[in-house]
Amino acid sequence: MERLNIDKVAKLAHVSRSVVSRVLNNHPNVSDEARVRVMKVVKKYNYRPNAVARSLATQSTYQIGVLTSRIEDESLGNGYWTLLYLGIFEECIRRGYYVRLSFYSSSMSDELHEHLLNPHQLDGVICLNEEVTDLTVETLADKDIPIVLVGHNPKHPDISSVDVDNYDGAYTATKHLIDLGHKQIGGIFGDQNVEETEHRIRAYREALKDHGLDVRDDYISVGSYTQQDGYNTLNVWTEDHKQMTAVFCASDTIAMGGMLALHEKGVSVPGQFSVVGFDGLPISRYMIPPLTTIEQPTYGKGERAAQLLIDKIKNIDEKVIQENLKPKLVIRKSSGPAPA
Amino acid sequence: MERLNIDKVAKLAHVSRSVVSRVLNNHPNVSDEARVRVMKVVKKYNYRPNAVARSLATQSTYQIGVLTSRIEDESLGNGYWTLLYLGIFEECIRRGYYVRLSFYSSSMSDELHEHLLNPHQLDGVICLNEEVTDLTVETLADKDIPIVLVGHNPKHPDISSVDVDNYDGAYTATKHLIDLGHKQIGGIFGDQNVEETEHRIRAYREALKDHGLDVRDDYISVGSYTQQDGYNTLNVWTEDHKQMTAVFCASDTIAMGGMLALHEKGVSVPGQFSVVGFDGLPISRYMIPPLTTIEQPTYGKGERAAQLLIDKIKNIDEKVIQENLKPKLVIRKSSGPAPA
DNA sequence: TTGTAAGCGTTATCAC
DNA sequence: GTGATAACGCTTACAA
Repeated sequence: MERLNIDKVAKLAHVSRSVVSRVLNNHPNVSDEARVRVMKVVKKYNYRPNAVARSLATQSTYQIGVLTSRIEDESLGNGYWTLLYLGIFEECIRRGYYVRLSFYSSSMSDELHEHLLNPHQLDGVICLNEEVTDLTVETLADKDIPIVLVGHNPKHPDISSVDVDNYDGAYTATKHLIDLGHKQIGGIFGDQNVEETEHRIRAYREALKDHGLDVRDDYISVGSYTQQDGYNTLNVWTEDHKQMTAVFCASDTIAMGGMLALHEKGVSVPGQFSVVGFDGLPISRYMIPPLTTIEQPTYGKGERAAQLLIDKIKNIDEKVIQENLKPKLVIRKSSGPAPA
Repeated sequence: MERLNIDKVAKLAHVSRSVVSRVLNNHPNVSDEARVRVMKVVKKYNYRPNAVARSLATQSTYQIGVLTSRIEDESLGNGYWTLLYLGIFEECIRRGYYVRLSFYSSSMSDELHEHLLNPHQLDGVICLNEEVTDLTVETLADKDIPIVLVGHNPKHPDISSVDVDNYDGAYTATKHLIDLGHKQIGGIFGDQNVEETEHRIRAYREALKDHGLDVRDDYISVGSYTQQDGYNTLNVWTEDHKQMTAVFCASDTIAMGGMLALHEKGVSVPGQFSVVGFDGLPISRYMIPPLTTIEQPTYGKGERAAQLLIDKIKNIDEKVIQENLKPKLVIRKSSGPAPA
């Protein structure tokens, strides 16, 4: 089966290459007769236009890049990224775009990083986290390639972004514990210096304050979104803060590590200690005990980011949109009434 | 900053476009003098050749496709895919290839599926699972695009593939339980009709037989690689098979679900019942109790698959290679001596 | 409605 | 060692 090109199709259909092109791109001004002849040939030989050549001619590749940073295995392994990417991917495919997923690591040369973001090949870029945003914005400066962020970034007020409502989620989680009668509630948070973390911490504090509870700085830990971090933190706290009866974890992974520490110390969950997570990862349902958590629309975040990006690429929407998706409290078995 | 092209660079460096092209592609037959002049301009204006145009001219895109099937959220969420993809990605980047990750779902039209595999844009394809292999091979027939599989497929003996040594892993896992004194050992397996599953089941049976233990068909379950499956199976078995004291799970996710069922029934692990998983997912370390498992080189599988593919693309290696990577038993807390 | 021809930015062939 | 020139396969004015 020899490879066809537009000229051969044109010849077989007894028309010029322009007619073929018009048919394939659904342009008007093509007689029905010609259209039928062309489509017949296309079908018969299963002809598919060469996307590379098309890209060269149109200066657009219908390909978008997704960039995230390559963090430790443990964080990669939690399933969050897969779901987020899936949302992006499926929205893109629906609208005719391909997706290229790249991991950036700080050990990577600038050269390589620019290579990943080669603007000749990308119609737009989605940045999945803070670490990668600045680099990308800088690399793509003056190249007018649309960018959309997952997670708002106050440093870039001119870029559209999607996020879960972090304040709402953290407030709800904390309030859930307060409602259960807990008075000494810790908070374990992830990435430092990120708006997301700020909002979650603020919500945690304000929930406590709004309900007349003390806010203690030594009940707050900011580390990383890993099981290891939750594990270490609760290992220490179970020794140092005997009064504490509950903890809000800013990710399900933190909660998972925390519950292991509790288990090893013989502290029963939720009997003696309650744990609430954040993310609603698929695995959270199968933790021991199943985790009460703030479920965020991870897939939906990806989907919406892709929508915003493609709209921008197609100039459907010019304005900057920074959107918050609502999270939802899912009560399972890791949270219960404060011990008497 | 206006966009440069090769002609403008040529003009600025006072050479012809051919010289620029040669310099950029490290061809011989360029005077040092010319090379220096060109590189100066390239550096100064930060010129990067248009990869799309290059692809059109060379008929190769330096882009490879990775295809996997879109399975239930729960399976996606376990971190296996991310690690596998990361291995592929990093090897590709090292060797100058881009990677496009696509999820195939059976609800997808053939049209769309072919779109994803558009041979004009892909120098090669890696298939991450059985479901997707046949489709891909068929779609790419006669297009002579190299394919590499993760997971051997006896239906395609002419395609190179990488896998973990499933027999070895399952045998080791089962033997570990036997060595601990267990006599009634169940086996919960994943995908049906896959070589991987066959080998794991065979290893499980032979380990039992080799050590003089009975092999019972009702101690074997073949379902899917999900927590749900492990949960359901052990829920039933704890009722129906009171003698059983251990189970080998063909994935860490199955084990995770199984341990939850055990927990809910009040069966202590490893006191009354031992569990061994397979995969060595990052999360397995934080399960309650931390899971004894067969750690497979997930990242390494991806890396090796990419190596094989790129070698094939570059015609470095013509022959079919079907490789097995060695798994490793990691003993943690979910397995212990058989109860007396 | 259709066809011609220029252009997209490279690489590769072949004289010089 | 260098520089025209012809591909590569498509889109898109513009002319017919």
